[in-house]
Amino acid sequence: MKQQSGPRVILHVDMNSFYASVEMAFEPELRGKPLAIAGNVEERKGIVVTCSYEARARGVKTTMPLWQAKRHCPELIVRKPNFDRYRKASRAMFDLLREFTDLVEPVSIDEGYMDLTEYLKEGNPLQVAKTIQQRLLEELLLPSSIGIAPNKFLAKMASNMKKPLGITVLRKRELHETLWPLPASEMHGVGEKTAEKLLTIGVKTIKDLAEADPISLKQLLGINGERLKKRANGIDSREVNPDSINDFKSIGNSTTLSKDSSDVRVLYDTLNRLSQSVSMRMKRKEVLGTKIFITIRYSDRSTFTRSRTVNNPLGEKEELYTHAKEIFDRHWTGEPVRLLGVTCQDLVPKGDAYKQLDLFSFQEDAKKEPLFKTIEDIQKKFGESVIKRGMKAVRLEDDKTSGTSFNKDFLRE
DNA sequence: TCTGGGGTCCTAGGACCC
DNA sequence: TCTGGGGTCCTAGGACCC
Repeated sequence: MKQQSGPRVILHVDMNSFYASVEMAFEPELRGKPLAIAGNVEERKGIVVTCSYEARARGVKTTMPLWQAKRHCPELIVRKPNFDRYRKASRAMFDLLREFTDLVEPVSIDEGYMDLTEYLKEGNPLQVAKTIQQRLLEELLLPSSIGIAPNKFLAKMASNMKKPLGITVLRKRELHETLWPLPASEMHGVGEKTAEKLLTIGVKTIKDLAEADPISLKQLLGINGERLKKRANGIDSREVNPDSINDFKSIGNSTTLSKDSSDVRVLYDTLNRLSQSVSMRMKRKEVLGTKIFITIRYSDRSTFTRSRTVNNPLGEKEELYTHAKEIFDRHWTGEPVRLLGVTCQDLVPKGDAYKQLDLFSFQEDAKKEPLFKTIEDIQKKFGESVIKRGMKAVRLEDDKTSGTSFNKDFLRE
């Protein structure tokens, strides 16, 4: 862990109505018009994912069903999402940010943090933010809002304060007049449920939260309560981590059926297609996983997830489908299904998975002569993180062999 | 005739081991 | 014969975000 020294300068760059702006960048005739990006109405996916500010001005909002949006704005132009375009634009955007510093942490396709502390030394943060914003607009035709603050949380809150094309500086000593008057529900990390809970202890504004009694806060929200209180007081020590994008934890796909179905052929076929696309994405990222989840949502929108842990990491479509289908068979109530999902979790790089096999295969040899006498020997050979996974791999062969006893066998203790 | 799809993190109970 | 507490894994579910 790097030592923090002195105040940091953190930027949060947030693209304005990203999908809609990208479409406008690609198709100039869309500019200045009310535009919504939405799925297919016929397939019940006609939900506004993003919309231009012209559409917002007429009352169109994100997640609004399309028919409702059109009632607000009959001349609304609707486009289906074009993810290739968005990914391309996103890459260009982050490349531009990285011209200023390597310390760029993407948090989603259209927003990211920058740590400009080193880059700035002498410079003026506001000036740099203006340059960034202007270049994003001129070179990529994409509008953004930027927050400048001493930490991630405040930068995030700041970027949200002026949209579109705003730049907001949030200084710690000014929090009582900038941040505190806002309703607690405006805080990043406070959603509907948390806001409701907070009201029960009389917390309405961020100021209330900042001053709330720690004990009741912890009772109400667990460790999240402590964290929110800290944030409300402008405290957040998370570093900008450019690599966080690479340690993703799960890969999944889900889909809402064009109509609710209890036809097993339809449902199996859907699971099969989902398994296929999850497997493809896993291969592209060169990972395998040991937990398979399925999601079932019924007509009344009640949603269940069911999972299974397997001993050796997998990623082939057939493997995923076999497990997904078995889990589904075991848990499906037979009622009509609205949505199905397949997700793989506990991902390991393919390279590590091979190592597991190596460790596994050494077991045979170990019976003749111990290859490793101590944990340290194994760690030297495979790295610290591999030990646990190696034990798991052995469990695969004999379900009754626990990790611990394997360890003893292996080490001939 | 409403409410998509991609994720992350946290909690909580039971099993199991030491 | 009875007892405790800590730690980890597994599963399910909730909340939140973009």
